[in-house]
Amino acid sequence: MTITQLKYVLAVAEHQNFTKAAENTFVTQPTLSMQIQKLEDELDILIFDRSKKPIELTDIGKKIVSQARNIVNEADRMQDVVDQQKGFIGGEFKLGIIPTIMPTLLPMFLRTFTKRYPKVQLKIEELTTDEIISKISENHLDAAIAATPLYQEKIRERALYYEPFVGYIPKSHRLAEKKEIETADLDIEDILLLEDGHCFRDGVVNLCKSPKLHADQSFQLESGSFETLIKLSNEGLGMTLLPYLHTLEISEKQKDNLRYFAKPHPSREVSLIYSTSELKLQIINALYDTISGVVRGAIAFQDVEIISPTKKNRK
Amino acid sequence: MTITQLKYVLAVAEHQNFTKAAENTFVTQPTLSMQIQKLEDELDILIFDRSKKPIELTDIGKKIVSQARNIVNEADRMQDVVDQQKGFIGGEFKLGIIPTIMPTLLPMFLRTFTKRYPKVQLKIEELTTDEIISKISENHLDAAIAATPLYQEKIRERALYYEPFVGYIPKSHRLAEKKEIETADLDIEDILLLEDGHCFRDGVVNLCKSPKLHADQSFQLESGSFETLIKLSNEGLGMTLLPYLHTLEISEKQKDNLRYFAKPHPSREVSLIYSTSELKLQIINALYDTISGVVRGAIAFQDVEIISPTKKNRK
DNA sequence: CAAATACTATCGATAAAATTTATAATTACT
DNA sequence: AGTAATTATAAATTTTATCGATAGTATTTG
Repeated sequence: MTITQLKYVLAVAEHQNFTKAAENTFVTQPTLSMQIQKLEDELDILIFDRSKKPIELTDIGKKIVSQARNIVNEADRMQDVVDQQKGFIGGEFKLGIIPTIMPTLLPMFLRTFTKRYPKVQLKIEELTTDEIISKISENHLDAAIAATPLYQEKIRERALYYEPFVGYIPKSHRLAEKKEIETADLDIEDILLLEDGHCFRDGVVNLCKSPKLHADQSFQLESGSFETLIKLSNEGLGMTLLPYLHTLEISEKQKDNLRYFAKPHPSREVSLIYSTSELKLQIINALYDTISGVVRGAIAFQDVEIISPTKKNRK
Repeated sequence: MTITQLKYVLAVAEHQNFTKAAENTFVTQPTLSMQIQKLEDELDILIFDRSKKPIELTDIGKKIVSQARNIVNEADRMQDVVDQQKGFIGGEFKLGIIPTIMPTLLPMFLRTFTKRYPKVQLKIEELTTDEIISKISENHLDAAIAATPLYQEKIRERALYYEPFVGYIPKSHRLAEKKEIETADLDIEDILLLEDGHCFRDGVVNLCKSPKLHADQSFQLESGSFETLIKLSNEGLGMTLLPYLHTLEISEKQKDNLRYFAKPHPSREVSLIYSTSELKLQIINALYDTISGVVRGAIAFQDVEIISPTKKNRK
């Protein structure tokens, strides 16, 4: 059994086709046929059911493929071990970002980062916090950006910035006349929230230390995007809360509706998180430096109070 | 990079000597030299510092070896995947056993097991419960026998038997006249215990629901073996508690000093434990069947009350 | 201090293997 | 039936792994 054979198996399993797999692995099709046959002989099992079209994995073949993926993944990480030692900044890097951070933060640092570290191939994925936690643990993700703290033993967090919550309060709202708002002003009943599961929503719910918290059925209007919330709010359906960076992008007219909190500003902590195994630490450092540098210009709040995401139902 | 090269690296790292490593891997020494050089060239690093005698790993070499071990371990497990599918019962099997179970249980099932499953190469190690938990998680152990429950999410437990605690009470002791003893009779102050860290000790401490529990300094006489405890007890230093299976092996004269508990018999649960990944399930089943079959004849108590090991300081 | 010892690297030869090109066999599709 | 698509086989070629012999280099020993 060789690592090469295992890679061939993975390629054929992926493409369900020897010819296409051969093209992707840059060898000829007979090479795949023979090497996979050799592996099948050695293990004395059939990995593929060649009678089916397209080709299929046998039952044992599925397990073989799963284990092959483990082996090949571990083998691929050898290069990362070496890169880390050499301080080489390059290679593929998989970054996860939660939905409420992705659209505002990504445009702020992506161009700068790719220019500064051209040898790093960033693969960015929008994921929920739970997906991020499990993917980091299983080494399917090199790092992620999420609201913290997460209280995960095997995940390190490095705070990038503290992003205040800002009230978006339409003219018709009872708080519209106030210049500054306070947490005590908030009534969970008339705040529009993201749909259940977003950690931003969890943060807001934590913010309103209302005893009505458990009356979940009262949240009738929930949306997946802040744009929708703003529109609903304009329709007089209530106020909403936005993350500070998002307020930089709304129209001038809408900015009139923004109301900041009195100090200390309630905020969410946004961090770069990664596995304690700390492979690719160089790239993590590079990302951290780039993002915190870019954000430092955009966010200049002091005196923040951190609202933690809850442990359950976060996105 | 090939799996073979990684195995060579591991061999040289282990023996700190190319020549001996070559003998162990059944190739000639030049083969090792060349293949390891090839790997070093490919990764463009030095794994070994050949100027030191005996040969040493470089800093990066240590990390390479660690990663190589990961890869080779995963590769070795491929055969297990196949064996499991085929229902083949054989191959190497690493079993851990805690010290208070090892000497009595091992002789009871080892002969039967090796006769029934001659193709299984059992490698048995005496380990503390904590060592067992970490080694099972890291796949350095295929299964283990320990006192349960352990409350470990990633470890499965299958109860083998319930082993009652039996009092060993010398003539001079205040309880010597009783035919049956009860937990209420116990005074932690005059019970001889194993040294701190044994989970059997923890079980006994749990048994005596005494408020004096925290006065740890009162346990002055502690030993690592039940034989010593019995001797100390005979010297009039107090009573002690033994696991039932151990009482089958003491002399007739000493058996006079045994006092059983009234029902329900306080007992420890002894289980076969293994990772949830469940590779080598065939062998685990075989072990379970053999041990529970052998023990069924030896232990025939009903009406047991299970005393759990504590989570801290267990062995 | 020189000889012996222990160990690793290098060289050339050889055996083993992986890969390629060419082609046959099989299956699916029209 | 004929064509297209796909996998298997065969023979040739290139590449790689291993070995035996030996050179080089410390380390130890008499």
